[in-house]
Amino acid sequence: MKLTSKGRYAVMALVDLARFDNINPVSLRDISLRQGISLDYLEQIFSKLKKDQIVKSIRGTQGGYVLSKKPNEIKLTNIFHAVDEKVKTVQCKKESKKGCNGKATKCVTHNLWDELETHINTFFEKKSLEDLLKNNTEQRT
Amino acid sequence: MKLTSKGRYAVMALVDLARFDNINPVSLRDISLRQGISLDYLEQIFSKLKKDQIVKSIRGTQGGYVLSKKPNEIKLTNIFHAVDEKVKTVQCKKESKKGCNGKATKCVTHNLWDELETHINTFFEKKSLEDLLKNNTEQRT
DNA sequence: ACTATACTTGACCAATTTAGTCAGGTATGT
DNA sequence: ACATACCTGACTAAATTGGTCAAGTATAGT
Repeated sequence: MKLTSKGRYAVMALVDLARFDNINPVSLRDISLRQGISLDYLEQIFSKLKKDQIVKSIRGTQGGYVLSKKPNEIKLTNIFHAVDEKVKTVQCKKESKKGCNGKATKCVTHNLWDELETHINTFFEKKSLEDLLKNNTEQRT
Repeated sequence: MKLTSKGRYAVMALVDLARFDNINPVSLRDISLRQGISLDYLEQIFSKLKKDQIVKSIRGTQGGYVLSKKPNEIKLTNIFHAVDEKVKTVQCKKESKKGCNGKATKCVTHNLWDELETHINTFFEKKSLEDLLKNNTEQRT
């Protein structure tokens, strides 16, 4: 199971976007500067976010990105899914009809990882971008 | 955050061990054969498990490993800790006194990862080897 | 029409991590 | 003494990560 900085960057960028897109679209250049994330890398991330319709793009001068939905409708699950962040436990290499790795029975840890996956996904399904926004503005003194 | 097959193998091997060490120590060779894990790799894993006193080793002919504690006293947390399985969310590269990455404030996702970490650790602290054993014997028909 | 801005796409890469292998040991019961 | 089985450290191929680089295309404003 992995949670890498691609997922973290996606969340950071979207929180930033949510905070500044009240009037105008927000350019990746601005997000890049404010959050300290490479512009080129952000472009990769946003192309994925767009594909999953979490953001919309507006081209041209004064263009940028805006959220496609309200912050409370964007769950972390959606974000991670968009950027291929696998909240997925290690798979058994070959899961045949009957069991794992060609054996007749499920491997002893199989159910465990399933449970864990559910446990984590529950967490991500509850948290929305709005929750993070609140949390963040509270923090600023 | 990562959960790799080292952690998975450790759990698989310990469940196997717990099931067979009633009378005699269990050799890694047997575990290797039953679970389909490379012997050399198992040796690396067990040296870590031994260091954290989860198993004891008995050398010589008819030697092998036995659990140091009862299955219900061995939590998954302990196992993962032993094999350096980091259930740890991505860190901000430089966490100074005030904030992350040299900024004045904590990065917007900082609290999020802390929460997640706690969430996952809770799961692992509850689960013991005994739980997995039950689960597994139930499964066998 | 021109131009600056900003999105779009795809190829490429260095560093790190993972999941092992390999080659030697050392201890001990029979 | 010898087979078994633990013990240790060095090494490595493949995958992943976290980017960079280059070459576009679309659009708003002048």
